[in-house]
Amino acid sequence: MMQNVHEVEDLRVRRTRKLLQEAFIELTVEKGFAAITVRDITERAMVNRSTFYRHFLDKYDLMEQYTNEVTAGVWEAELAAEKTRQGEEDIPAGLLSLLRHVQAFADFYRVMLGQRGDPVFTERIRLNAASRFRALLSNVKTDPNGPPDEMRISYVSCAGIGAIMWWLENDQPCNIEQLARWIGQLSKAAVGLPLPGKSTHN
Amino acid sequence: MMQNVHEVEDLRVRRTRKLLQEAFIELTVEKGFAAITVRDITERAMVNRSTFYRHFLDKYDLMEQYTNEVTAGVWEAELAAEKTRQGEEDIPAGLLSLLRHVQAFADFYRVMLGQRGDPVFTERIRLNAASRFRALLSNVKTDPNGPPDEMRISYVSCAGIGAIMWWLENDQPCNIEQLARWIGQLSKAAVGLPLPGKSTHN
Amino acid sequence: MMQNVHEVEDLRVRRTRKLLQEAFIELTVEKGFAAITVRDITERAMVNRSTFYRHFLDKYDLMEQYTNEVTAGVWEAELAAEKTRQGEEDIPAGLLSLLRHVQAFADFYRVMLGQRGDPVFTERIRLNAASRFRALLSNVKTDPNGPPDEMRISYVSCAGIGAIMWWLENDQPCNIEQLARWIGQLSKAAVGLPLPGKSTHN
Amino acid sequence: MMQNVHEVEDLRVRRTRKLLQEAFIELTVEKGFAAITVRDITERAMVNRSTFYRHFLDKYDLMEQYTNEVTAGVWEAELAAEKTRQGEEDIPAGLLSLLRHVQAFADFYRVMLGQRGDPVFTERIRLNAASRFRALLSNVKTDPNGPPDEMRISYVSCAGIGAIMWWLENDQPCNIEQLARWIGQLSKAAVGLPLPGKSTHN
DNA sequence: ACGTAAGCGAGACGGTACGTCGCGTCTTACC
DNA sequence: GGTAAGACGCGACGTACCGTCTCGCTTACGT
Repeated sequence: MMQNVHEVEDLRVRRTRKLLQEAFIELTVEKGFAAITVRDITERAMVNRSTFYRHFLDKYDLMEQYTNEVTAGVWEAELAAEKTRQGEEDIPAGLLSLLRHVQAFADFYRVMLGQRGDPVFTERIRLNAASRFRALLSNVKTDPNGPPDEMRISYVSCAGIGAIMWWLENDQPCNIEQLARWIGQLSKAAVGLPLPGKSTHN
Repeated sequence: MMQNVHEVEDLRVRRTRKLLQEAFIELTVEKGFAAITVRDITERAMVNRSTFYRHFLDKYDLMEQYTNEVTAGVWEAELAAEKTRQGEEDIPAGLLSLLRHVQAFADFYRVMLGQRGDPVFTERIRLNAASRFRALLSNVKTDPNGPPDEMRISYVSCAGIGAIMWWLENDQPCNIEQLARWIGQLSKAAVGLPLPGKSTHN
Repeated sequence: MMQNVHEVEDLRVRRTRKLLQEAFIELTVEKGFAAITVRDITERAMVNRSTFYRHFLDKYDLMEQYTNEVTAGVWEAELAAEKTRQGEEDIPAGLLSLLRHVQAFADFYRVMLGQRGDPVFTERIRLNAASRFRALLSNVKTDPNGPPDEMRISYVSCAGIGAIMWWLENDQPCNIEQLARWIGQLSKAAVGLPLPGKSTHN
Repeated sequence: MMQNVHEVEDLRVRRTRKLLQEAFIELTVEKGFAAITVRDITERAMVNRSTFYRHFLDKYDLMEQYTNEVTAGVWEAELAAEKTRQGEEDIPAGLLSLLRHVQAFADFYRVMLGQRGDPVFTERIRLNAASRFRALLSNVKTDPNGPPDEMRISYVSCAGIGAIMWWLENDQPCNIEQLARWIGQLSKAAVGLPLPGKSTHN
């Protein structure tokens, strides 16, 4: 027979991990990351506490594994998008994929990026954004008398998170395309690119 | 008889608070904010643990009181600076005061704004910066088709923190005047001001 | 002037001690001896806590000093009574003085001899009673085959306290003369005395 | 398969409770009940302090549970004794069982009934004794002009404790049969029974 | 279809930190 | 000199989480 791919995990394992992750998300949104305990999570998931430790080292590990899983999804989506969605002008390609992902987990990101979140998580997102900008900058010659490239990268990647936070905390007051366009617009000067084509030549 | 000003706090109290705060700073730099315990602080400060609770509710309270004290100092310095230091072109006035302060507590800020810091602290700094930018923006008419002012504010204030983080984590690779000038430069487009060197000669 | 007898204590001292003792009594009756704290006492007495320690080592010391003072009063009363009140038949002389004293501080004794009291206090009373019985027994030749005198003493002195406890916990259901007569009656056999005059010659 | 009786508690639990109780007994004898702390007990028992609280609320609860367990043993022994040991004249049946038990835990009782013990414990023992005497008295018509039955009960039960205290504090100067006989002898008058040796030949 | 190895529930346990409470000592002003 | 005010060191308290562990049960998987 041998129909399963052999690496598919035990059904019970998958079920337990899913319950724990869902409980984790719910509780994070409700109480903030710092405030939740392993016991909270397992009670919400209706799973024995000792079972938690069979799957995760602690809540930080759960958080990390969870974000790894979901960000893995982003990369795939992004690759797919890069081929099809070439035509959009003015909208940074990768940024849109990221925003789509943030939108899908808006509550979670809103909490995790804010005061009740975790700086490790925020840093993780920021570094992700930074590496995108770094790739961008490698193709551009910036003013040697201006700020160093790495400073520009740090500046812009933090700024992007600030914009996303604004968007999340104000109940998504515009669609993600608009948000992406605005972020791109504000960032172009910083990364040393000419502002979008139009009239304004400043 | 003209007793002592009497509003000067008990000498012992001042001594104890100082010892605790210093121990707190040291330990935060060494281990990160999340990792330190009240016991750590009191042992380092050579103060009894119960004495800690006579002055602070918990380590968060200590952190807050401490930052309140030091930021109070910033405002004073700023007011003083505003009168004397009028002439500097290209350098945002308040920003320089802030940076001077950050430089004075560089280790502490480096940790507290980073992964081993506390999101509440970071947010606090960010809101401080945001209010400065908001004041700035109130005098400027931004493009109504561009991003809303509040988004610009969130963007720019986060960006500033990003720049400061870059500066702190790379061992202060330039002096604060330079840093302030660069931050100003990168931010002008975002807040809707004309970039330097063109029409406006300020 | 020097009008005071020189051994009369400072008025403030007497006042403070009185306030503390009264607060102590009240609180003992209300909450039980074990449950009260020095702070309780000083708050009730409206005296500073550090002042307490200038007069007493701790609440046990206060209790002891207090009981010393009041029992000193009993001995005097007893001596006075022994001369005048010779005529009462059937009623042990000293017992009546003791009961009068207990009656005067009934609430305090009720608590201190009971579950919320202190075994040291109870023992103190018991030893007092025991010494009375020992004096009585020294005049009597008890059955050498019966229990040793010291056992009789321990037996009877505890018994007396039991009787007093019954009387205190049942709201003094008889006057103290009656109580004294009954205690004497129940105890005579134990201490080896013939039962009161009447018919029974056992 | 006939699993284990399943109502037998976890082996570890039984072991921990036993260790704690033994440490408690030892320390009570050494330092007195009031002076011992939970930490003392757990250190002596070589058990973590938090484990203590999984089994007992505090040292009072431990004391109570312990006495419950041992007194439960007394009742069984008593029931067994009542059938076999009918023939003893002059020796109150239940009293002997009680004394046997006291003898088995002599050190503990010596401390707990004395000044370093606890009034709650003493009261507990006293009430136990009182209920025995009450049962006895219900079969006897006492002199209506004498003390009320409840006073007799309180008197005699306290007295019994006094006798036991004498016996414990004087290193058990006689065997328990003798002690029981003497207590019975001293108490008969009080509970209104004819003294031995006269008419009734029990 | 079933036997078996795994996952799981239940929960005891040792640890560590928490924040509170009470103690007894002390210093400094006030009166 | 007695008192008020209150900081301080000390140490016990009871609670909350943590991460580890053992022991049976049950359940999904592989043959």
